[in-house]
Amino acid sequence: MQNQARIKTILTAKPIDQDVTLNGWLKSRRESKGLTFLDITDGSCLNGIQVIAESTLRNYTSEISKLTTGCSVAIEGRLVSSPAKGQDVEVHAKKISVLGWADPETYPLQKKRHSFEFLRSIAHIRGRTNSLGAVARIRSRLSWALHHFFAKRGFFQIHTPVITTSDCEGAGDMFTVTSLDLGQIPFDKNKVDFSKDFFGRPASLTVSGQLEAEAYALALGNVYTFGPTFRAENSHTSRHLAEFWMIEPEMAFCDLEGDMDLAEEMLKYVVKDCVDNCPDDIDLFNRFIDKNLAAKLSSVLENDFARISYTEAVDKLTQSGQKFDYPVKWGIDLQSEHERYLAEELYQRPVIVTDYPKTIKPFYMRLNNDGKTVAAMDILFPGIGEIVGGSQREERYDILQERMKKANIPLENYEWYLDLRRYGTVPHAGFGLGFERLVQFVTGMSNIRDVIAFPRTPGVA
RNA sequence: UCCUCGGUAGCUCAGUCGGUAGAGCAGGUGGCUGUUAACCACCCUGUCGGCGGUUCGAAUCCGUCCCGGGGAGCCA
Repeated sequence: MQNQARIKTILTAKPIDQDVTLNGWLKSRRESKGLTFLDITDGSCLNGIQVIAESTLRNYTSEISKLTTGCSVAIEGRLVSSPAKGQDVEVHAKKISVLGWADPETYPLQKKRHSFEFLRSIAHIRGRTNSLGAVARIRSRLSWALHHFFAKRGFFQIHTPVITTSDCEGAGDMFTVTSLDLGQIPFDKNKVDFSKDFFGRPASLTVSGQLEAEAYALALGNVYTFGPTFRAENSHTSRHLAEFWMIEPEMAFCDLEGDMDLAEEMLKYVVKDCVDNCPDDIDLFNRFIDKNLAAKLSSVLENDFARISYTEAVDKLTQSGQKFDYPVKWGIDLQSEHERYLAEELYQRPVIVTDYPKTIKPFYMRLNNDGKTVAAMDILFPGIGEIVGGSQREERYDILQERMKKANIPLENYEWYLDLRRYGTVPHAGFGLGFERLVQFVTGMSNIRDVIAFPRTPGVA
């Protein structure tokens, strides 16, 4: 058995009047006098292929007429032009083998639309639906395009650790990693004695690979990470996961301007790649999920991203005359409603907001000359909100140390990070891209739990 | 964690003023047709999320807990 005859290949090459073999799952079966129509998909593309089974086939009454949605089959036949409307070509079967039955009384998928909530409850099966299959193909293509983008620019991928002992990001609560027997936790003066734990100290799942990426940017120049990231935040929203994938480029000899340029180029490159290479899947989302999807995607491709400073953004928001639940004031973090107004109403395209007050951003962001703001940038997408967060990093040893002290960072755990400034420090910058949010944007899917195969959220793993 | 809306057949949902549960799809049987999430007829399907309360009587009203959607916070 070989898995080479994929439906996508057959539909592309269309070897009319030649023999083909294909394997797949039955989407729907229609019976007519003396023959049965089978719609077969194999996941290689959105479209299936129609197979004609005539009653002369050996197992016609014993098996073929009993096939139902979800059964798996292997088919040998001849590809012919279809005499009926609805498809160019179809397969006249010479042999149909049933590989696996799917009891229609219990098989959860039907020949109808299901709610995404229901499909979430059958995550192991939902990839067989049109929409979730298309999500998976687009996600794969976006991942490939990101790697391709960085490779073309001479970036090196760094595999940063998933288990970490640094907690400095302030990026939400972390999951503890331990090999201690939780029934018999060793205590030392009412505190857990982590010296008896596997790593001899508290360890957790990473919330970001940025600090480690910085180390290798200061060795290889341009690097990026692309891996799973974990937040133990009790978030119940359509934009948050406890386990998600993040892309974090980091560039030596680069300032905030270069950082923004790279982010904008990257987003345009991967969206264009997907639009060019997944037209059928994107069309599905444009028809059934978000009627404005095509327009939103081309607006990203055709326009420069708006770039404004935080201070300008605050001015625009206060002058807008809009009523906000949270009044805008210099010094506060922008709320979702503010970000939405900027991206969806004022500019109606992606917006990059820069130079936030230092008080609302982490210690590693580079202090600007005004002493009040840092060289940070957030990219806001219409409908998604923040998709990228980045900054130029503080490369000056004294200033960095000062900011770490003020943020109550235990310096002894970060001597290695300070070493990067002690020895051959250089200006450098980078950002983080939430991969699922990118997939959400390209597909128009409204819930982040539907753009990752097996979503992990509070109470669900 | 907070606000809000929901939980009724395998799925999607309706259910009036509190009077004892219904439609489409799926499934089963039969029919018909180069069919297109086929069509026609008949049949089957329920702990009305759990527990407690009010009432002669609760899917319906009240309390509480669980679960899900949407929004907020936090962030990517």
